[in-house]
Amino acid sequence: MIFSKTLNNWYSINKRDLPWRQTKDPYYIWLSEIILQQTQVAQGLPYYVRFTEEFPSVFHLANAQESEVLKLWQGLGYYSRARNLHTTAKHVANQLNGEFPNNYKDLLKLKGIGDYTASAMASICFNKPEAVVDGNVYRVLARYFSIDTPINSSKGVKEFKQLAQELINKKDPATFNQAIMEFGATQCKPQSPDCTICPFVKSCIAFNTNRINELPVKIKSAKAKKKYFNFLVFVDNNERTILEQRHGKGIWQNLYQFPLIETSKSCDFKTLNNLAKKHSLLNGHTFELSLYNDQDIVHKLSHQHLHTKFWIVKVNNALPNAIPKNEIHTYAVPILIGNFIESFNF
DNA sequence: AACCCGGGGTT
DNA sequence: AACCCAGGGTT
Repeated sequence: MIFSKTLNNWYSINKRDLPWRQTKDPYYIWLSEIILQQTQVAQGLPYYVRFTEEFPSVFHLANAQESEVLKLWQGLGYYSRARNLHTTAKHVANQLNGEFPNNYKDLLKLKGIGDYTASAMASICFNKPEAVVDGNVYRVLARYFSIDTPINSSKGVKEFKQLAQELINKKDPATFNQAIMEFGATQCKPQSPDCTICPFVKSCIAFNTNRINELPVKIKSAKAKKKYFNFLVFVDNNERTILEQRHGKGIWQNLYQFPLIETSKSCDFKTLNNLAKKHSLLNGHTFELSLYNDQDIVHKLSHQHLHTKFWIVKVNNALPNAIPKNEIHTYAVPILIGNFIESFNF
């Protein structure tokens, strides 16, 4: 109880003024929580503003096309969030009369809502005593109680969840949950937290045993794999180009890209020229190939490093299903493609 | 339990 | 280069 009181006092003084803190409407809280998954406030904030403007209610979002939702999500990453967002909006609008469930168990059934988001919505919107455990909470608890259990082990997940549940202030779970996350985000930071101004400086075990920089413990993930992407940027005699939609299970599902040739290593002009000759889109066409970027563009994802070459493919006749240059910007593309489109003068 | 899924930022 | 971020889904 003393923990909760100290925390709430800190929060009342130090909390940031953020738009999703002005409401308890489940739709807006849900939007903010999905956008902020694995995403820092500074990055997610403009997306939250655009989504609430474009889709002011769950019905607006439900009535949109997935392509519109993906386009608005473009650049934020983890695009399954956007696809699941749309799926759940349609379900809530059409099956639940536009009303989100008011408890953890039923919220958890919705696509894209896991333990964290169900707890956050149940507590913030409906004042239910459901403790959230996000990256901030893991860090705060691991340090305050000096807990060595890896936060990304199944044992750690259970242990920290139970601890958070024991600590939560059941009289005001909404404030407690937001306070402990905010505390982790701005005071109990991952690197170089200023413990001299921390309200828990006397009781934090990690600080008093000089273990702040050892905690929390996390099992290391595998190193990123290198991949070699060659995008074919077609330019036909009408100044049109080709975009294809990605399907299947990999990255960027349902987003658009230039036709891709993936190779096992970086390839030179001759190799790519031979591969291009065999490409179905160039069947019966003569073309002129040139390399746009002299050095590979290395696009770093969490677990893949994409070594990328953009090849300009000029064709002297008209390509079927080609896209006029003024329509390119209407397609949702990965940021890697988006950056190229901005720099390339079609 | 292990792996996949983005992009931006800090150190 | 390694780590972090208001995590969730799939296998």
